[in-house]
Amino acid sequence: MENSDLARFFTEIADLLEIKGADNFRIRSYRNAALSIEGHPESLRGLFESGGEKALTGIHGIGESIRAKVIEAITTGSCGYLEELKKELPAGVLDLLRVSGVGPKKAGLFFKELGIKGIDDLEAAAMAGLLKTLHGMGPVTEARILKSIQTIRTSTGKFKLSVAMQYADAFVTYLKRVPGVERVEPVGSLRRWKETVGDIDLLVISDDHLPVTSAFVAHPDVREVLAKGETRSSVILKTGLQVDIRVMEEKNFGAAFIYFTGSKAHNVELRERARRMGLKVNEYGVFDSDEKLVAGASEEDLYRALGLPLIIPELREGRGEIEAAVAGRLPRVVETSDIKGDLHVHTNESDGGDSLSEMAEAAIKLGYEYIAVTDHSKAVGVAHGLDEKRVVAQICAIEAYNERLKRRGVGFTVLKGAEVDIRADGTLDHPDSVLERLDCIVAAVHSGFQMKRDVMTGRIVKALETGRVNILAHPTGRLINERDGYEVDIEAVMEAAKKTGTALELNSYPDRLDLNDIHCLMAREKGILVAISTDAHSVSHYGNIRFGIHTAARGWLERKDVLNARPIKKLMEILKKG
DNA sequence: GCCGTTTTCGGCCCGACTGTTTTCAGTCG
Repeated sequence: MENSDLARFFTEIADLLEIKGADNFRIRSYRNAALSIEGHPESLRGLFESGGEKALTGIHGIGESIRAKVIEAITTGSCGYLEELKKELPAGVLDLLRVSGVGPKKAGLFFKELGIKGIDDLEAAAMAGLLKTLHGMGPVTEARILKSIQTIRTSTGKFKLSVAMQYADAFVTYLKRVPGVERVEPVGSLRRWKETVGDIDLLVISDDHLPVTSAFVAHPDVREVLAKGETRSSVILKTGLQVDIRVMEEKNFGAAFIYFTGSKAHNVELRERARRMGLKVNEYGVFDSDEKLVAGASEEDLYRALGLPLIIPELREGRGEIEAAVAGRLPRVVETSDIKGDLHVHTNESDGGDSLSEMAEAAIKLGYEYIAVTDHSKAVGVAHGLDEKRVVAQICAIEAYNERLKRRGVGFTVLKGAEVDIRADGTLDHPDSVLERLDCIVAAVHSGFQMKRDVMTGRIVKALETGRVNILAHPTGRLINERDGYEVDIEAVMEAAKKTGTALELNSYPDRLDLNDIHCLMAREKGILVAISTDAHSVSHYGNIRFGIHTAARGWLERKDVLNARPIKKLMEILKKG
């Protein structure tokens, strides 16, 4: 029962209440609670187990009633109130909300009038022409629902950030060529660097919306036009990805930029704050009680009008950033220029594509001070992992290479490292005699993903307790949109990392981003160093560091929290573990 | 159901688009 599970509980309660037609403010409370819990940096289960009910007070959006339900869910694994609601409305009714154009009101109507209990029922009813007989429904809506069901059946769901960015870039270029367009900016979760995005949002600045809208819906990749209005249009591409544009004028740019960047939770908090100050915020600007425009041209203006400093997009998730801004406690998050090197790099000795010198030269060009060459160990056979003999040979090659750099007068160091496999029993895949000769030991799980949670946790903790490991790589093993991470008690792993002076990796590979943003928040709270690494398998992968850096920013990490933001001397001290 | 620079009670974020309506409810972001 982790935070994400609890959040899902309350979202389900809110959805069910909405279908039932309950009080809107009560529904909102459950949604707020879900948002608050999902973004909470500490595990509520962990808090409760160590500090009891008292440890759960003071969390925004969680009052007496919801706190009781949280505790019930933590201790029993279920929630009586949710079960009661589910008795009234079958679980499949919730699925109806996934159909675009179907909200709680229609879902409730369909269930009540036609006994529709799921998407299959809905499809059958639409095909039979039953939906259009209901009040407020017509043939257009019925056809649209059928189409949405098709979309759901064929869609792949959320897109990885790196993939969505490519589509977004193409649209930005396309729209910039439309006459009258002054600028085009990706907004939404893309601008916040969320690891997956459901759709692409673009803000277009132009005084004339007509040519923009016409060009947009006429794009050759468009499969379907969902909406086409004066300021907002929406399409679905042949790939299944949805793209929304908002056309605004320059004078509203700042307000629109903030509004469409979101997140929704952040916007709601901004508007609530404005209300308390006697102001109103919408996508056009900040207005006083006489409806007079107070600010709106730039993001800085708008935040300033609300008595706040600029909050960067990565922090706009409704995770306490506004409170922090008021208190002057906003983090100065880690930036590209802070990164001094890369501590997880492969060469063609294992499964990389480029040689030691090629990887090093490319890193020098990036302005780095160091890289750690961390090829796989022998257990990872598919990756042509190195045995002891080959590691020793590589150590010699690196020493010789460093000598050559020194003679050339280049201030750059290749660290002798390894990505050592953590075997099923928690032992490391290189003998101590080899490990002793390495500067940077990165350890990782590469097999046995199906282990039970406590076994996996014990396996990793045992590896860390050898005292040999400098960095635990891709700590959860997840691959975005492909496989969940292995079952592991990440808090216990973090405690072990803290105790043994081990850093945790934020693997920047766009398929991994592991640690994720929430885990970064947890690491920050616990005072554990994070290594933002690329796991580069060729020189072209170094660029992926940006995904890691922005994910770290989403996790509020500052320069001081990042191991490879340390210059070489300081880094070596830490790697030697005191 | 939550919360407090307007409040322990009485409020609770804002606007665009669509389809089915004769003035607006529902959905979406």
